[in-house]
Amino acid sequence: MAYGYKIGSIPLTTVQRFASYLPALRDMQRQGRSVVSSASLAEMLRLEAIQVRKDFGYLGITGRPKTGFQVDDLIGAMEHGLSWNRVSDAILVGTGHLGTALLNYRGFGYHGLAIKAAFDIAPDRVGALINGVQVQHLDEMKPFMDAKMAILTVSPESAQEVALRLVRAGITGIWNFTGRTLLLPEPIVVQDQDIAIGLAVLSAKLTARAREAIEAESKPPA
Amino acid sequence: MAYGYKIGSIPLTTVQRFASYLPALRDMQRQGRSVVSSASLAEMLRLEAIQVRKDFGYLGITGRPKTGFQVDDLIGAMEHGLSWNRVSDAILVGTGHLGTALLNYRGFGYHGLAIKAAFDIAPDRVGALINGVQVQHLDEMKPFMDAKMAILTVSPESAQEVALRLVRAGITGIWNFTGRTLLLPEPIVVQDQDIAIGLAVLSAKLTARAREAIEAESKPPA
DNA sequence: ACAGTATCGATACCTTTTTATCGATACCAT
DNA sequence: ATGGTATCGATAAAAAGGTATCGATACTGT
Ligand SMILES: NC(=O)c1ccc[n+]([C@@H]2O[C@H](COP(=O)([O-])OP(=O)(O)OC[C@H]3O[C@@H](n4cnc5c(N)ncnc54)[C@H](O)[C@@H]3O)[C@@H](O)[C@H]2O)c1
Ligand SMILES: NC(=O)c1ccc[n+]([C@@H]2O[C@H](COP(=O)([O-])OP(=O)(O)OC[C@H]3O[C@@H](n4cnc5c(N)ncnc54)[C@H](O)[C@@H]3O)[C@@H](O)[C@H]2O)c1
Repeated sequence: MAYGYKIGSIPLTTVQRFASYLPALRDMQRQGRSVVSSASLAEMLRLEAIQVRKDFGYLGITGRPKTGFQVDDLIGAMEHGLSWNRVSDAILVGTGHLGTALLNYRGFGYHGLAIKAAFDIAPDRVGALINGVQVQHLDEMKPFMDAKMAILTVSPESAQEVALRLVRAGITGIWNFTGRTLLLPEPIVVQDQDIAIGLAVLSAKLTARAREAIEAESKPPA
Repeated sequence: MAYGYKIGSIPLTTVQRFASYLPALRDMQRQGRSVVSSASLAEMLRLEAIQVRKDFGYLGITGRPKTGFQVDDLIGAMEHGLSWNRVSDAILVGTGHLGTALLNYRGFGYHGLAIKAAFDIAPDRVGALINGVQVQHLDEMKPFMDAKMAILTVSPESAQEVALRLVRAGITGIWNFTGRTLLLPEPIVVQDQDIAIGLAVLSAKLTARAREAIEAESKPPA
C-alpha cells in the first residue's frame, strides 16, 4: 500500500551510499586526484563497480570510458542533491550525553548543517554553553525560529511529547535519535537514527557466525 | 555476485525491525499487557500488519487468531536471536565526544552489551575515568582480553589503522562509528554506524519535498 | 594512424523484500 | 451450541534493488 522507498526518483539505498562516497571523494580531491573509476571507488568502499556506476547514473553524471568520473562533478552533484552545499539551520533538543556530543561534532560543516540553538528542561542543563551554543529552556522555543530541522536527543520517554511541540513550533524535519517511533501528522519528515538497530545487526551476524562455527565443528572437515 | 542480505535465514531488514519492536514490547510488558496483535503493533511502529506477522514468522513464534501474539514469547525470541539475553563484553576505542557519550549510555543493558575497557592515545584522555571505566593507552590493549566486539569511535583518519590493531588483538566484530569504510580480512564482521547516512536521507527527503512544493506552486491548484 | 584495452552505460535478468488475497482458526455474544 | 468476526498464516503477486552481459567509446603505446 505504501512502498515508501524512492526519494524523488532515486532509490533510498542509492542516497544512503552517496553519504559513503562523499568522504572518499573528498579525500581524493584533497590529494589532487581529479578522476576516479567506478572499479577503484568500489574497491575502497567494498561495493560492486556496477553499483557505483548505476548510482552515479541517477545523479546524471556521466563518466568517460578508459578514465572514469570527474571527482569534482560527483561531489558537486551529490552535495547539491542533498543540499549539503549550502548551510541549513537546525535546533537540538535534549543536551544530555548524546546531545552534547553532537553539539561538539565538527563534521557537520561537511553536511551543511549548523546547530543554531539547543534546548533542555533540566535546570542544571539550561544556561550551559556547549561549543558556543547556549542551552535554553524548551519553553523558550518559538515558532519564529527559521530552522526547519530538529535533532531530537531527549530521553525516550519524552520523545513523543517533545516531537509534537517541535511540530507545533514549525519544524518539518526531525532527526530522531531516541529509538522510539514518533507518531506525527503526515507532512513531517522523520528520520530515525536508532543505534540499537546497528547493534542488532552486528549482534545477529556475530551470533549467526558463532552458530556456523559450532556446526562446522560437529561435522568433520571435508 | 554477492547479495549479502540475509543473516542466517532471516532478512536483514527483519533483524533491523526486531530492534524497533523490542522497546515497544518491553513497554507493554511493563504495563502488564501479555498479548498483542500484529495490527496494533504495526500501528505503533508505522508498519504494515502483514510485515509484522511475517517478521514474527521468522522467529518461529506463532500467534493465535482473534487474540494475537504473546508479548513474552516475542521478547524472548528476539533477545535470543540477537544474543541480547546474555551479556557480551566489548571494548571501546576513541574516548572523544562520541565515545564518552556511548560510555555513559545506560541503555546498553537492554542490549546485553557491557563496555569493559576503553582506550585512547591522547595523553589528556588516558587515565580519565568515564562512568566507571578507566581509559587506558591503546598500547595496553592485549590479545588476552576476552571481549570479541569493539566500538570504534576514533577520528576518521585513524580508523583504518586502529581497526587493524583491533583485529590483531583478536576482535571479531567492529561497530564502526567513524564513517570510513574499513578494509579488513574477511572473517571480521564490521557494522557501519555512519550518522551521515541518516542525515543524507533526511536532507534528501526535505530537499525533494521542497522541490515538490515549488512545482505545486507553479501549477495552479486543480 | 592503428591496434589493443580499460572503462562506461544500456539492457536484461535475478534476488530479495514487501504487499495482497483468502481460507482457517479461535474467541465472543447470544 | 451456534453464528459472527477478528486475527492469523500460507501462498502468490508486485515492487524494489542488485548483478551480468556486452557493445560502444576514448585513452595508451607503438
Ligand atoms: N548516550 C548514548 O550514547 C545514546 C546511545 C543510543 C541512544 N541514545 C538515545 O539518545 C537519547 C539521549 O540519550 P542520552 O544518553 O544523551 O541521555 P541523557 O539522559 O544524558 O540526556 C537526555 C537529555 O534530555 C533532556 N530531556 C528529558 N526530557 C526532556 C524534555 N521533555 N524536554 C527537553 N529536554 C528533555 C534531559 O534533561 C537530558 O539532558 C535517548 O533517547 C537515548 O535513548 C543515546
Ligand atoms: N561527535 C559526534 O557527534 C559524531 C557524530 C558523527 C560521527 N562521529 C564520528 O565519531 C568519531 C569520533 O568523533 P568525536 O566527535 O568523538 O571525535 P573526537 O575528536 O572528540 O574524539 C576522537 C578520539 O579518538 C582519539 N584517537 C584519535 N586517534 C586515535 C588512535 N589512533 N588511537 C586511539 N585513539 C585515538 C582521540 O584522542 C579522541 O579522544 C569520528 O570518526 C567522527 O567522525 C562523531
